[in-house]
Amino acid sequence: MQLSELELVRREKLTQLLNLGINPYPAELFPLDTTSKDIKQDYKEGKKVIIAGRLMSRRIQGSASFAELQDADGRIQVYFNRDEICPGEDKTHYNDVYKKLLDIGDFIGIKGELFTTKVGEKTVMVKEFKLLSKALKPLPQPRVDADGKVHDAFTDPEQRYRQRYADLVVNAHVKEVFVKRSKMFTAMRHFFNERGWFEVETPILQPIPGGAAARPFITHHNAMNVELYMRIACELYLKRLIVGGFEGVYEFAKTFRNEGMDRTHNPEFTMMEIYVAYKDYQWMMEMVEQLLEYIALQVNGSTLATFGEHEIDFKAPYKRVTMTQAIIDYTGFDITGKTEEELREAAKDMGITVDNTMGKGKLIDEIFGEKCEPNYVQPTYITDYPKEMSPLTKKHRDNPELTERFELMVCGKEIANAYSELNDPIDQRERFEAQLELAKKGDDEAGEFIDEDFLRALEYGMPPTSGLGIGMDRLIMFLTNNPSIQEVLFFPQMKPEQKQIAMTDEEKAVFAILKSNSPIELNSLKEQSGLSNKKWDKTIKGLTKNKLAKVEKTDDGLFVEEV
RNA sequence: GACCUGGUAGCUCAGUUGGUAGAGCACCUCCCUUUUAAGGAGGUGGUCCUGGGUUCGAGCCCCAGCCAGGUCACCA
Repeated sequence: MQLSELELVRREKLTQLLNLGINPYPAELFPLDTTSKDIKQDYKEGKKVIIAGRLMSRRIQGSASFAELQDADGRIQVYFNRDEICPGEDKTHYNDVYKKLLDIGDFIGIKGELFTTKVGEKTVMVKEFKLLSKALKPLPQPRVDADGKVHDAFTDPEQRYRQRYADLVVNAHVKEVFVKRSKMFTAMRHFFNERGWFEVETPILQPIPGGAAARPFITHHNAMNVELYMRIACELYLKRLIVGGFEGVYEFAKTFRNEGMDRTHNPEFTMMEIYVAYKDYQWMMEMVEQLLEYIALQVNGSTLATFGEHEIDFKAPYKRVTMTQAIIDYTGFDITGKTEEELREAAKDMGITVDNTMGKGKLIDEIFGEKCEPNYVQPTYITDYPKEMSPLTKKHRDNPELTERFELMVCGKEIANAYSELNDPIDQRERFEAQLELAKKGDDEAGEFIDEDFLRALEYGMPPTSGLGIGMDRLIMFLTNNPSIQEVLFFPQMKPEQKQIAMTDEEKAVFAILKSNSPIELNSLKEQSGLSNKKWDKTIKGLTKNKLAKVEKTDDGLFVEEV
């Protein structure tokens, strides 16, 4: 690989360090006893401290220098003084090791004492320092001016996502998003555990991809010689555990869907699913609003969250609107008792594209998605979905056309989906069969499999149960004001980077001619190469750049020479 | 999948009908003992995303492609 000048300089410094007997990658632990944060919080003049971190900036003035050390908690100023570090005659450790051989990005450990500078900055006076790890690549170096304005910010999304490690080092606000993400998981876990529900794990590799309508990733198990699917949901497994006697189970589930990617969809994402026995979806709505209020407080310290132009309040309770009412509110059309044909006509009249594969459920979903969904900015429960689009949901207690289901909308997006779970095994089989029919009709969202084992489990009896799924990535997007899912995933999926070719075929060919005949008159070499003008130009420039050939002008003309 | 925008130094970005590739920061050399984005002086650094084409000559124009971001479509 071609190294930049900056990289070559750092490798040269590495060699010089080794020549001085300094191991740039020492094995032994470094006995740090505090952090940048603790120093600032429990500051005591003259206190002895041992800290470690990355060198992030330096201001050298002769035999004195201020630098910034960054650790997991933030940055602290450190002061290097030649005579403090090198009390004797030998000033090498300051003049050479510190000033010349250290670079921004290097990890160092420091033993020193606290003091405050004339301008009032809490600082560590370095008594001893030790190189802990040399950085061979230069980091991007954003910096903030007196007005708080950032210069040279590391902003290119492609580079930031591909090199998230560099992004995290230099962009504190990016790191903060992931700290909040972690707090969100901790808060949710705490909320559930406190209520006696169990965190469990269910298979990611599944013989039948069930529990949702989505295209799965397919993989192959060699020893069993069977196709397996990466899960699209964990619902059917968690319900088996309710059958088995657990009364509250939940899972933070990495889930995989082989569909399009955009700023709200990554091929792998995290769902939280929870099932609680003897409850219904009404109960679940109360639980969810308490949960989200709690999480918002734990993550942001407030129930209010800003998302783009909106201010969202996660404070319970949330408004509840039936799907039928929502459609009346925004279209004036009442879906109650309408036939498939009537719905299709109504949708057409609203300017929605429809086709014949769409059943009643899908048509209603289209109308709702098109006309209603974007209007719900504050957390709102949309309840009582039509039966056709909810094959795992109990029939509504008051209306057999509907189901006991809700989705929670925030800023026009779904972040949670919950039901009173269908536990009638005969009804469940009929619903699966209806899905199969829809799939045959061409609805590629409908399930193509009947999970016989799941039906067998239901036949043993499942208590009335309410279940909930929350898109964790979506939720943290709202809590951190990020409109892109990639900003809340450490490593969003990207197309692979392409490898660079060391020498092109043309360069190899020209180099071969040159090797057997050097020096050679430029035009003669060009003719022999048989390359077009442009191609020739590229090729010879490539060779000279890589110091494989040299072009020289003499009185006799232009000559190319092998180096 | 369609369209729009972008890809130039380690980072952020300029780059005039098409005429020797630039700036700031970083880096290197020298001077400077408590500084606050930026002390002074000098210097190094480039696959202008890739491949074709037009042209005497392409970072710039044309064609194809790659990657990314955005909008829409699809999808929850």
